[in-house]
Amino acid sequence: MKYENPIVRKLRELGSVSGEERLALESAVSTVTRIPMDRDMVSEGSHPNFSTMLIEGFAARYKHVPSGKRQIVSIHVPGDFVDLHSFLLKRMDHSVVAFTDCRMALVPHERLREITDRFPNLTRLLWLSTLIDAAIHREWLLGMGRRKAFANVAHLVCELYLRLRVMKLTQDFRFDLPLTQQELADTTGLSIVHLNRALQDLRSRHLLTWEAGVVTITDWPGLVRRGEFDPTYLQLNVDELSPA
Amino acid sequence: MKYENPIVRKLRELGSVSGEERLALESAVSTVTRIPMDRDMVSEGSHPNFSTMLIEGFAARYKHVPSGKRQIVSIHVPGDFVDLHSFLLKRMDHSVVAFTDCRMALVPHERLREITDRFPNLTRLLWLSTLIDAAIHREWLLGMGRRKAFANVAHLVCELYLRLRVMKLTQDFRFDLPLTQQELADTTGLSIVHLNRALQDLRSRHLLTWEAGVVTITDWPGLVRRGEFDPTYLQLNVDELSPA
DNA sequence: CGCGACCTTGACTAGATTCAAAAGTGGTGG
DNA sequence: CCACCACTTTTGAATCTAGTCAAGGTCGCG
Repeated sequence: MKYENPIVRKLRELGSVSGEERLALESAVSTVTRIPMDRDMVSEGSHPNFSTMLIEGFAARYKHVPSGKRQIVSIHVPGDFVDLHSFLLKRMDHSVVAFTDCRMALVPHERLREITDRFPNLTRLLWLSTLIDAAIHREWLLGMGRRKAFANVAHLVCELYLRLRVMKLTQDFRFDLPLTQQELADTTGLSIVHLNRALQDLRSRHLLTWEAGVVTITDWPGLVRRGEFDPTYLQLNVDELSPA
Repeated sequence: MKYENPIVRKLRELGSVSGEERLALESAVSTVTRIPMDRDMVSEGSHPNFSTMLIEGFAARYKHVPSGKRQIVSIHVPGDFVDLHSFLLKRMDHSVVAFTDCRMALVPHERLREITDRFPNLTRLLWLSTLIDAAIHREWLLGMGRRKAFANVAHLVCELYLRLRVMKLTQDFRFDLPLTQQELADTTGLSIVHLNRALQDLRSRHLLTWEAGVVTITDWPGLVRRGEFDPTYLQLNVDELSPA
């Protein structure tokens, strides 16, 4: 398949994009840049003048509590708009960190303003992509509030598996997930010790393996059951949901 | 002050609205309707063809876990768009319930489509209002993952106080909050017993009283401290933040 | 008065955190 | 190639936070 601008590709997943709209999107990307692992790409309190689409690598949004504990509020995979909301929100209410070396496309807010002035259809698609982010937030709220640790971890793995599969970043039920257990713990709101034990639960039930940053789901239906996972909130197409 | 359409009022808080835009918004409301207490106004899995703005009363969005436990993911006060996201999301990923008898304005998705086709500025304001919802979700994630029960309860009270004050629904540090402790527990992800004890902690420290559905904050700085509350994420104007 | 809904309390249990230390891993420089 | 270092994962034990179960109390209302 020939090269397709990642932003165009993303929005075409969400709805139809005309030729003219596609051109506008393609010219919106000002730079493609790299960020090294563990570097903050956006800082809480700042007001960036561009938004970022992740092309390669993993990134996360996070906030801190005064005691210094960190909560990750969002994990991003290639193809995700990481901070599209900074286009309209005055100040960042959280930071964004690169989990791995990342390659990303910068879209100046100026360009977004032009696009949203001229292309209502594109505006709705961009808006929709932030609404899906919010739907993921809600599902995480449910998990942290009402699910047990092991279920929430299983749920997260299921979610990441589907999100990566849409981007063709899985082979069968295997995918790279270069996160440390500390990062996982900060995502699920658990201590690292308890997260480790939750993972062991899933491993001992032969639902998955996780070695050297590579996850293999060995029992998808079992993992879905243990994670009480229902993918509706991800708004994926049904044909993307049938087994790989 | 003369009557102002609540949707116009909401968006004018977020940015400027021209005369023509105002007319378009005013004609977008098809019906004002009432919902009795404890009735679901939107159901998970449905695809409504209108969105709802709450004019009077309290409502909440919630999801269930298979065991039947409920997690409230959002509390809404008058002036909030409760399900604006249903305009673009295909299926509701959660339900909406009326905590009290509610009065609300219905806006057909058709009208929203026309508005978003013709008024890019209004589209951005509507989009922004859903982005603030998402910012609140993120703050709740931080609270549920990394804050202690009493801090999270204090934080929620601080948030609701400010959101209600913007709508002029507070007198000094007092406001109606007609929620049961079960509803509070479902919001904070706690059991009702533990929530009750968290409330007692705040009461015994003379930070607030809560009787017959009326909250009085008796020590705002103390409550802010105990809740580790920083209102940045609400995107309110600074002049709205100075003490009442 | 009695009922139902809600709030409060006590006692016990379960889930999760903390602290501490050991074991594994990968990379670097001598 | 190996020794060393930093980082990460794993384990054990003690402790704390929050959940569960059960009962009693309060309040408003028919």
